[in-house]
Amino acid sequence: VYQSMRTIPTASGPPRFRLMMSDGQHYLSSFLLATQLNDLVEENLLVPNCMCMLKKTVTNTLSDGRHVVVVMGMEILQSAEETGGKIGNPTPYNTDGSPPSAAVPGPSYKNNSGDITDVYSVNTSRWTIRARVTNKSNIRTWSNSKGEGKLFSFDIVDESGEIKITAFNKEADKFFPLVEQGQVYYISKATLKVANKQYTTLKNDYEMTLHAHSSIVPCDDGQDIPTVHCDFVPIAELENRDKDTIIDVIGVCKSAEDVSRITTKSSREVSKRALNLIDTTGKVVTVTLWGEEAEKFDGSGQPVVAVKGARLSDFGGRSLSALFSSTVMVNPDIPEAFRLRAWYDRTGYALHSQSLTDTRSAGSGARMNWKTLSDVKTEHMGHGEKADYFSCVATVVYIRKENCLYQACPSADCNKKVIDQQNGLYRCEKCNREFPSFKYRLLLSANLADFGDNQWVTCFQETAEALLGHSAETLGQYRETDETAFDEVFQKANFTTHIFKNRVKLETYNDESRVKVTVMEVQPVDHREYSRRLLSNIRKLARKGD
DNA sequence: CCCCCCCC
Repeated sequence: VYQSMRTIPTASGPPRFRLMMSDGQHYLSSFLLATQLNDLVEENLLVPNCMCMLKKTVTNTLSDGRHVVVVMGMEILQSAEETGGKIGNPTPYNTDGSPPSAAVPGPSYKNNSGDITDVYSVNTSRWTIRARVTNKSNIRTWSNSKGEGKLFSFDIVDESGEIKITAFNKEADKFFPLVEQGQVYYISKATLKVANKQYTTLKNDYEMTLHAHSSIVPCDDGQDIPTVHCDFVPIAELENRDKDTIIDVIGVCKSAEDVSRITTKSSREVSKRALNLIDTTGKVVTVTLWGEEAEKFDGSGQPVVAVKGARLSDFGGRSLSALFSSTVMVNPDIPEAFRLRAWYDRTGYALHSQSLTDTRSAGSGARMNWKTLSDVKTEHMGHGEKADYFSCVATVVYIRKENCLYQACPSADCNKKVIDQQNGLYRCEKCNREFPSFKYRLLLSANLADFGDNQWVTCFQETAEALLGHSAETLGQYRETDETAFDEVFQKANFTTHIFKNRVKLETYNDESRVKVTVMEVQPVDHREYSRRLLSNIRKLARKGD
């Protein structure tokens, strides 16, 4: 039960509150409220005789042996009215049995241990924090009217919060090789300065700077120190968030652009790469990575990607951009990532997902080159040296279910058809090996129609699975065990309408040329987009005089 | 003491 409070004078920054708490039997006045809980005081929720649950505390021992209990998490269970006033007749609590001093002075802060929140009220340099590095920058140089130099920075986290640390010049060289992302360190004798809120995305009013006497020592026993704490926003929820908000996002990287070089308005060259992330909300969002992060990203195998501290943009509706302060994690070792992986591999991959980021009108490599099926023929698409790409809205009018599945090599990167040796073994000519099993793959021929024409197209594995709404494996099982279920899948897919993104190329076999259309992507029809397409087609016909 | 966060 909260009893009373004293405000501890601080030089700058938020006020610190020291609390007296009682459990009905004893009272103790050595509780220090972490600044993130200051609202409880400022909103008048923490009033004498209210009942509190201390959900997270850290006990620090001062050099004179006294303890300070830093309250990191607290929930007010009952108001003073509900508790009905004072509970019991508590006597002073002390751990050593010595009589309590009449007026216990406030924490001296000559402590030799602390946490990130504690450091702000420390005026001596006699503290050490133990914290994990969550985001380490590269060494960067600058040159301006004030001079030039180099620096690197990193963020650290402990259970009290997070703070940015910067090292310049000599200290940059000295500490850069030592500081490793993810590692826990004892850090002392850094100086504090008020952070410029214009530039920081961390929840902290301060920053640290390393100097010649600063010390950073690896801590091999830091399992208790939290790793990056992410507060993932479901992708569908991004629609309701404000532009420029900094958010954490996690999703399966359904697809990724190739890396490209762009020139900024200030004539700098920079690499960029856009990723499309999907989560269990079924929505997709585009996240752009920059610089080295863009160059080294590998999207093969559709990894789970988490970005901590991405900035929400309204480009294309809603999209995300990584900042210098963002942390990009590929297949992070966290439960959310395992859940997403399982979800995507079971059902998510086949989902008719919808993107919050509309790149149709605005290039980014995914420009939609809208055509009607008759355009593809009259414009002789695919007859050039390179393949052509087009998008269309079309309806499936026929799917060949015969030969749509084949038995493929079970090796991860080989999809070659295997030869059934009729002895329980399957031979892959490409791998030059026999396997005791195979995997089913889809190679689907479908006939698509729009209002003016029709076209045979080929769908490989992923697009076929999306079109049929089932995995190749499931379809294989159906074909072996349940012919009715197998047939139903095809009946259901027939006469469905989608947006198809296609590749078209003239191919020649034995002197005979024909245009081959391969479906690259199947997307649900967005009705607004569909109306736009319809209008544009009507105008086109009107111009031709049809 | 930096503070760049970009492009469509």
